[in-house]
Amino acid sequence: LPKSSKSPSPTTVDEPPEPEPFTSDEFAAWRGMLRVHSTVFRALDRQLQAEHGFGVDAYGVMITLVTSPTRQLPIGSLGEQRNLSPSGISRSVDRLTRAGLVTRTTNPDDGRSLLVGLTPHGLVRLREAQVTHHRVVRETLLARLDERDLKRLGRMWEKAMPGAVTSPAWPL
Amino acid sequence: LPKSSKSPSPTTVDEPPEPEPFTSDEFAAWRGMLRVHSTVFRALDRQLQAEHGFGVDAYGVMITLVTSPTRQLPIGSLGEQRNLSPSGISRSVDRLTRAGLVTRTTNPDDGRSLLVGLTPHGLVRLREAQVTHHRVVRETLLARLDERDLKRLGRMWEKAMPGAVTSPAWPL
DNA sequence: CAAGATTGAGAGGTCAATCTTC
DNA sequence: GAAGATTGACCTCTCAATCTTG
Repeated sequence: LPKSSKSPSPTTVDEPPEPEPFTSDEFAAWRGMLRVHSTVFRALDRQLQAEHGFGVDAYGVMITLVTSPTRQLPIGSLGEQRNLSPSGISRSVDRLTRAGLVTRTTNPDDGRSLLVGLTPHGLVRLREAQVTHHRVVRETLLARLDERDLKRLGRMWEKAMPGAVTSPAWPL
Repeated sequence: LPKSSKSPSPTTVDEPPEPEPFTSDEFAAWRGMLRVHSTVFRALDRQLQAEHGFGVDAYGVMITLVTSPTRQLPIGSLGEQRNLSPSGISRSVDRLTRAGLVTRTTNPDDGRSLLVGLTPHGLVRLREAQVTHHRVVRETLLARLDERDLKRLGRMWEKAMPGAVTSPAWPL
């Protein structure tokens, strides 16, 4: 990601140059996003784990479920929205089930399909965790920008990937 | 992350409301970033793996090394810049060493400290991979924004986390 | 003993193979 | 046989314990 610096090395190394380098604007936009995302995401994961005993992964699954009008989703769709492989979502739901946060019930209409639903306890725990989520993301990112910045960001994401902000059926 | 929707459920469930919800601007800025980052990052990882046989993790370590004027860094600093735990960077360097991309040499001044350096072969492989990196990130993100967007993004990252764009000593 | 680095155990992910239901 | 979901083998990260050097 960074530009290569010509080191005043004594050896005459015949070194390959950086190919098709980013412009400084491209570089700033991309590296900044990587770093800010990494920092905020890790802080969020740590804080959720510390205060509620589950991480961003479990939080993401539950928040996806609560978004559904019926509070339940087929495990396949759930996996797609979380950007997880079939095995990944299967294991994740497994852990959440053991923790009593979600239930898996066979779809009565199709014995192959499984419906994953939030338990009442899961909903309570999720609501508690949302306080942490909002606080951490505000502290580490949102509160440091003004309203105009936020609006611009939202527009840019939507411009870069239509549906990124609005579509409910989207990974993450 | 999404807003809860009041479902017209027949049961009178006494449900906890979403606490301190995000404004719609906050929501768009944050969810958009999560989704765009996830999509671009995964595409990049897959493409690097497919074309060069190593993923974003290995790429990140090598690009961090090449940034250093001497092309080598103490393994500890390297881990911090990559946002990896001591064990994480240790294992990562282990893999890269076996692949012949980096070397680990004991620091002559302090027998406890290890210096990790890019091999000539590693430098060549990195330069090749950079082409993929630039192409994928441009295709999936940068090219969909105009120059003004990019400038604004860079300014916003720097505003949210001073040093995010400029500082070399920073995770990721 | 303190700092730097590695190793063992365990969490959470992927792909390929398998099992079940349509 | 195809679709939906799980399981086995393996990979990579983290934390805690350990080894080594100052």
